[in-house]
Amino acid sequence: MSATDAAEPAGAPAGGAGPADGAGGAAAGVAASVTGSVSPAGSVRAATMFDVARVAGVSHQTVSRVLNNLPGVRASTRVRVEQAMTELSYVPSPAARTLASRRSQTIGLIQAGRPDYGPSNAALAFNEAAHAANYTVTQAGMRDFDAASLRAAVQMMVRHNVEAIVLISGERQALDIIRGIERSVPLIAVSSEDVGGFHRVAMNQYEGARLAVEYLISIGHTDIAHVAGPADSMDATERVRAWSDTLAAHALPQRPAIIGDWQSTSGYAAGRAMIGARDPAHPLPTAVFVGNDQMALGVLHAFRDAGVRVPGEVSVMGFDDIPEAAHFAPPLSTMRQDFSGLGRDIMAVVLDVLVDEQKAGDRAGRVSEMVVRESTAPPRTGAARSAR
Amino acid sequence: MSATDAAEPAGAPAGGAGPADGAGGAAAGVAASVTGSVSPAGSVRAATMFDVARVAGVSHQTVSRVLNNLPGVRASTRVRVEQAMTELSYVPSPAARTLASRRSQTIGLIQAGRPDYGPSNAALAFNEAAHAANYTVTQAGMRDFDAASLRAAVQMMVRHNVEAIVLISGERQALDIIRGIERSVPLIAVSSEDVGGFHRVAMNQYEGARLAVEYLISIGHTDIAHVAGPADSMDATERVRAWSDTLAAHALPQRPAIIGDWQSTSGYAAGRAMIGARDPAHPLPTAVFVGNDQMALGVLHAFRDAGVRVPGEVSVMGFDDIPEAAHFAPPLSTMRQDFSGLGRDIMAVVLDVLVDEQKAGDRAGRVSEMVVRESTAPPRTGAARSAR
DNA sequence: TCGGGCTGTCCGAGGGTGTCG
DNA sequence: CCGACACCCTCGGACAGCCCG
Repeated sequence: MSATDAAEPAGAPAGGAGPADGAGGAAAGVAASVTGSVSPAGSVRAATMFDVARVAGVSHQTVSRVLNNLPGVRASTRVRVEQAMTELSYVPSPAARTLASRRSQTIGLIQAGRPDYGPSNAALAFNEAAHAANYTVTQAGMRDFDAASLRAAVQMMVRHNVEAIVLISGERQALDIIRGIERSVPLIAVSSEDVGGFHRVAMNQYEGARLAVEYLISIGHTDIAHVAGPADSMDATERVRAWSDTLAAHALPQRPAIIGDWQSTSGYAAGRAMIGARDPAHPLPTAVFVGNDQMALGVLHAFRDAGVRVPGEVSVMGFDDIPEAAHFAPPLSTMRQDFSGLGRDIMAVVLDVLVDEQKAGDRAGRVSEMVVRESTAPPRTGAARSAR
Repeated sequence: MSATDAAEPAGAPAGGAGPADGAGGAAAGVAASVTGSVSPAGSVRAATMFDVARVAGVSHQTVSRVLNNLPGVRASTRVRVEQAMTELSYVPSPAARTLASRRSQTIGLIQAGRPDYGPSNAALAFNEAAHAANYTVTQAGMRDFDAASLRAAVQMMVRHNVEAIVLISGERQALDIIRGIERSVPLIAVSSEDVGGFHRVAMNQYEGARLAVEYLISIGHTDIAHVAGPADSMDATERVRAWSDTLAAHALPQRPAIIGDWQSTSGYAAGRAMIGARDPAHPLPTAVFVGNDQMALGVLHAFRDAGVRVPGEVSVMGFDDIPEAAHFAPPLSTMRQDFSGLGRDIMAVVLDVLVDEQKAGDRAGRVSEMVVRESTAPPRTGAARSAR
């Protein structure tokens, strides 16, 4: 489909580098000039409301009314204007519209932190949804966020008259900073914590983590460790809470969670720490619930290095289900999160907010789905274990 | 003389708050509202050029001259104006500026394809570099790109007066489509192929791949297979070419490359295919050069499933050095690519282009750096091999 | 007295959006 | 219903006046 009509009137006749060969300038060209007026200089100027008005035989305000779907335009007139717009392939100027109305049909997207699988996919889906809803998105991404950068980004967006600012970042700190910045536009943030001051979109981290731990318990584990994401991550906090609560609900003992930074290397360190602490009195746990798949990979690596068999001696459960997880050694059991859905949810909330800021609700529904692969299994019985 | 009395006769507060009105009452009032004027309604209106002019005791043109760094402004005046701008924290209105000058200080970024590690990091670094250079970036991301979506994105950007369009996508097809779209702004694309019609930024894929294969040969391999990225990927094509050329340069035999889609699962399929095709007449290769780390993970998985030891029986080399690669089983030898550097390169080219479209050169310098870990080793000798 | 460097006034754009009549 | 008019905010060209050497 896409390939076929790629042939477009080959641009730049001058400067000489069109689609070199193949493209074959075939295409019936044309269409180019129908689009706008040609100034004496030869450059095409996009059609304006006035051009449309002239062609339709009305005033430019009427064109404006048609454009904004305002009442007070006879149907027949409306049609004439619409035809004129089509004929001239008229498109309103965003700059002029923004200047006059202070509305920009633009959403500001701030992405703070590493471009990991989750955030990247959510941002992409959000982007697609925004464009589908006819919004433009101006983006400010920053790996390291500090108050100054965040403030600069917000101010830049505000002066661009964005209609809403979306924050995709799991870091509590980024959210706190942005919440604190004086701004005149609504803020929609991905946040697992409901601290107020913004519109919230989230996945149900608590429930997802609970399901994971319940599963491990259901297959017989009673000593379940946890490798958590960074303390500043709201998602990590929720998962820790769910892990802890669930163990408590089953009256199971719990070890202190080991804190990582979402990266594999920290998972490796966590794995080594568990192994290093091992002694007759403190055996390895029989299962480890890891905060994300990347860290789980590191844990797997540490165990492999130490000759700890997974899931033979220890079961490992991840979180996220990144595409690679199915190919870890062993293939990782994990909780799948629908990041694309999250991205679409974000835009849905934005749209709600733009209609009525008061009535807009949050969206925190999506629950992860369990994917059982080969890194989890029932624990060996005491007998079998010592018989090793 | 202080700026305060520069003012024009205080106009009646009646007429609303346009630059047209007297803007009187300045005297003491100025200091009060440092940030902007307060309209009768109470909402703060951002300061305009006229406000700055009044405070600095000059005309708005002079402010404009200072703003645009035009000559013909006495140094002392310039300073006064700048102080006034600071005092009012004046920031020019992007919309008005764009409307009047047709320049927007905005770069359009089109990202086509999956948000993988490489593109995501390059895009992030580009974004940071753009903001550092005081440019705004409006983004259009699309997982699946077809001519229509791409065209829509370009048109949207053009009508927003972006000063350049950046395309981050390894897909030849996306590039071809965009090249073909009539547009009035320069296009800067990440592309490993120099087909003309746009400004090019790239990493030296050929050289990186050549180094990888040379390395395998240097440690004794003579039967080196290749698992390539999709045919539509320019990077993949370059790597295939380098692999093939290098084998030829050493007069080594070569197998047909197996095509994947960059994802682990396709790597797994490729691995199985190699194993399945094995028979006494067609033994496994002693080394596999894989197009990226994700697919290498899949290959490792397939080999593990089949009991093929890595690097004992087959060495595996990846490409990219994603953060997880160090934790694969075994830790993967690979070629590290500096995606952040690529992102910065993109912005550098954009800046060059904006200064002088003709003189701007391409940037295709960066070569990957080899990272040897545990998935590669010299092949076992024939004797040792059969002795297994 | 004259030539130049700074600045100010005076518009016309730029492409729309409101309100009023 | 629909047209007039004012306004959003900035750019930039035309032109004149001022100060200074």
